Order: sequence, then structure tokens, then C-alpha cells
Amino acid sequence: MHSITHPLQPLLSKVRRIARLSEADERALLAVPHRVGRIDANRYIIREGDVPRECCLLVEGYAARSKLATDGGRQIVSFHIAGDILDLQHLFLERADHSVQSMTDAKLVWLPMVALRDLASEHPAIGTAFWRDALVDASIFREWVLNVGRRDAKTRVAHMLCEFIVRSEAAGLGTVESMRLPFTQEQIGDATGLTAVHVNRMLRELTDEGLIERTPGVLRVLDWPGFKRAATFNAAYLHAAA
Amino acid sequence: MHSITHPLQPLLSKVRRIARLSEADERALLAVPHRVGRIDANRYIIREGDVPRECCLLVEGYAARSKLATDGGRQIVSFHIAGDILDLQHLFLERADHSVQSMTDAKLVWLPMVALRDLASEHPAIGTAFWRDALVDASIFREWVLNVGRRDAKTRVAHMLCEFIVRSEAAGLGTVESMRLPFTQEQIGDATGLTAVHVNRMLRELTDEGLIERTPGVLRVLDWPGFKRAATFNAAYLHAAA
DNA sequence: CGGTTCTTTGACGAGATTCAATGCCGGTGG
DNA sequence: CCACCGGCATTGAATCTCGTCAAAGAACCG
Repeated sequence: MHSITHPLQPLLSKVRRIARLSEADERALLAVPHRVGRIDANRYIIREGDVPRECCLLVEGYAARSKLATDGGRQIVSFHIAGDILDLQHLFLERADHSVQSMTDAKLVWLPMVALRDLASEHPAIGTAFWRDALVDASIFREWVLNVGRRDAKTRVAHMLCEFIVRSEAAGLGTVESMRLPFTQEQIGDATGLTAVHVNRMLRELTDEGLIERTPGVLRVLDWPGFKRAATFNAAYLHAAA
Repeated sequence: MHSITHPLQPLLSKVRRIARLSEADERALLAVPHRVGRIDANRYIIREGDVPRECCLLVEGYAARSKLATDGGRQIVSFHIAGDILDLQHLFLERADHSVQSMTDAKLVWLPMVALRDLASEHPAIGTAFWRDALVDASIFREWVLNVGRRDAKTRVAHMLCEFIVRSEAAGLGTVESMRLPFTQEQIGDATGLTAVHVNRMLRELTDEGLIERTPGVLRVLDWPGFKRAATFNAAYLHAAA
């Protein structure tokens, strides 16, 4: 069992980044039963109303959490990148209160909830890491309430992109100067509470101001300090756990 | 030490509502060191940027979590009522990423974070209750992202009031037919991403439609099914842990 | 290539903000 | 006891941001 190719390696790396683990912790983590899966773009990973029995680790690709309004409108409440645990938010809840969907083709690892709960209680360091991860997600939700509730459209779009870039860069998925951007403008709209048309206009303005450059699927920030300023972006809410 | 007058009784009640505790669990919980405090309305309980060493239980009164935009705008991201634990969101984080303020005169109990972390790890039932409580708060944040991002002003205000009423009623603070409402219209605006002026207009419409009746500090719902419908309110996201 | 999805742009309209003025209520002090 | 004051609620008018509708162009996929 070479840990370098172990399917749970991404989970181990994630937890290691958050907490200091003993040998025993690491062995226990890698011993958790699991199954590997693949999924196409735009499929449900978790569906609102489900009773989740497994917890999902995103190994490759991009995903988004979302909720539906009764009028059919969709609100994305966070996005996720390779290495993220998608389901800690439901670890101790009966029913899923939101959905998670793949935004690209994705590679997943599924782990039994029960096994993760046991792991967390028997290995406090791992338990703490899970806590921290869930709390950082919650902090991101709070920031999104602020983003959607109190910032104007341009700032809002820029802020959402800043967060994406900072988290992606921390995960080694690209650089500020050139980052894969796997969202349609409609999805950016669903994340910012705007229409796709208006997102397009805001991206145009940010482009015209020389802050960013866009080619299909790729975002390049030309002036990172200026872009962060336009976004009123302050990374403190990510608790450096990005 | 009569548990009925014990300062930690509200915490015990809260945890009991969420998880089943053993005798030993309850004894341990009541043995946590703590100090009782009072605070005036509109004071900081937790301040963004602080390194919190104590966790706060709201025993009496009302409080709100909020974040500031750089332009000075304020966004309330959740409100809290008697019995709520205010600080679990920072239990495993270094720095507070948001503030909590009293909205009325309030009675508080302060508990050392370390003691709570130990309590949670040594008493799994209590640990699970804390997890669940934190996850329900996170679920509420997600619903607020949806509320602020995708619902029109009237629905938004109604939804925010519905949540307040359901949670307050569950905590025994009043009934749908008559509930203390300790918010100014400005605060409702800060919670819904609207201006106080527009909140006023929406409340007027809801009143004119015969759904609610308002007297200073008190909200009466005249048509609860109709009001919930106007709010597109579905309590599932509260996970019955209201 | 042909169809589909995504992006882009313009014209128009609706919903929310802003500004401003008035009224109401509770508290305070003469 | 009542006049005054400050905070909050209420309302109207003008303005502006963002949404809606529509059409054309660009990129992607089989």
C-alpha cells in the first residue's frame, strides 16, 4: 500500500494541512473503507432531501453546492475544488438540506459516514481537522451572505472570482496569472445572485479596466492588487485553510 | 446545586434537545467553569478579528451575527435567541471572522473554549450535540445566501420573519399569533440586504394583505399558512433543531 | 459541418435605492 | 405636567441598478 497512490491520499493531505497527525492517526485514516467513483459534469453528487450514508471526497474536478428557490431560481452557496470534502456539512444531520453537483467531469471517493464519525471520535486530531474544515466552510457561507446581500454587482463578481483564485492557487491548481475557470456565466450568476447577462456586463467592465483577461475556460488576472481592491477582498475569512 | 437554578441549565436544556445524555455527561457539563454576565443593547459580544478564548451562551435577550462591508454597509448573517450558543462557530478557529452584537439587554454565560473542547472530546454525546448545533447554524447561513440572493424583497422579509417566529416559538418565547420582535426595520434591512425604507414598504404590503399585524415590538401573524406561502418558507433547513 | 450551448450586446422595463419630509413614540428635564 | 428631543417609522418622488427580452455571434461536440 504505497501512500503515494492510495485513493485516500488527497484526504490525508487535506487533513495534514489542517492538523498534526500521529502515525496511528494516519494509519487509521488510510484504513477507512472507501470506493472510488467517476462522474460526468452537471450530475448530482448529493441531492437535497437525501439521507446521506456516505461522505464524498472530491479528488479531481469541480463541484458546487446549491439550493433551489420555489420559483425555480437556483442559488449556488459555495463551490469546491480537488481535495475538498463535500459532505462534512451533513456528517451529523439526518437529511441533506442542499444539493451538490459536479461542474466538470470529476473523480470522487466515497466513505461511509459512520466510519468517518468513528474515525473523528477515536482520533481527536482528525476530529479537530474535520471540525475546522466544517467551520471554515461555514465562514465562507457567511462571507457569501455578505457578498450577495451588500456588495454591488461588479464587486460581487470580482469577490467570487478572488475567492476561487485564492483557494485554487492554494490547492496548486494554477496561478493568479492563469487559472482554469470551469464556470459558465450563468453559474457565476447563480453564485452571485445575478443574471448571466449582467455577469457578462460586469466581466466586460473588469476586462475593460485592465484588471483581468479572459479566454474560454481560463481567467488571467493582470493586476492582482487592483483586482482584490475592486473585489474588496480580504482572505481572513478563509482562515488560511484554503 | 439545584439544576433548576444552575446558570448552565439553559446549555443543558439545549444539548438535551439535540442529543441523549448520560448522567455522567450531564454532571460533566454542569461542572464546566463559567461566569455570568449582563450586557446592554447594541454592544459587541464578539468582535471580528478577536482571538476568542471564551464561548458565550445567550441566556436571555437577542443577538445578531454580522459582518461589515468595506463601504460601511453591514450584513447580519444570523440572529440568536435565548438558549443559543453564540460561539461554536469559532470553537476551532484562531480568529473571529465576524462580530456578534446584542440587540437587546442580554444575560450571558461565558465558558472557556478549552473546557468546551475537552468536554466535547471526553463526552462524545456532547461533542455530537455541538457538531449538530454548528452544522444547523451553517445550514441557516446557506438558506440566508439563498434568501438574499434569489428572493424578491417581500418574500425575503417574510422568510426572515418566518424563521424568527419558528425558532422563537420552539424556544418558548411566544407564539405565531403574538411574538416579541426586537428588531428595528434597519436591522431587518441589514439581515435581508435591503434598505430600511424598502423593508418598511414590504411590511406595509404584508400588512395590507392581511397576513400580519404590527404594533411596536410585537408581530402578530393573522394568516400563518398564507404568510409561510408568501415567504416560500420550508422549515426543513432548520433540521428541527430550532 | 450542423446543432447546441455559451457569450455578447442593445433596448426597455421593473424593482430597489436615495433623498427628503413628516409623523410618532418614549424619555428627559425644566 | 408638558415641552422638547432623538430615534424610529412612514410616505412620496426621482433616480439608478439590475433584470428581461431579443437577436446575433463564437465556441464546442459529435
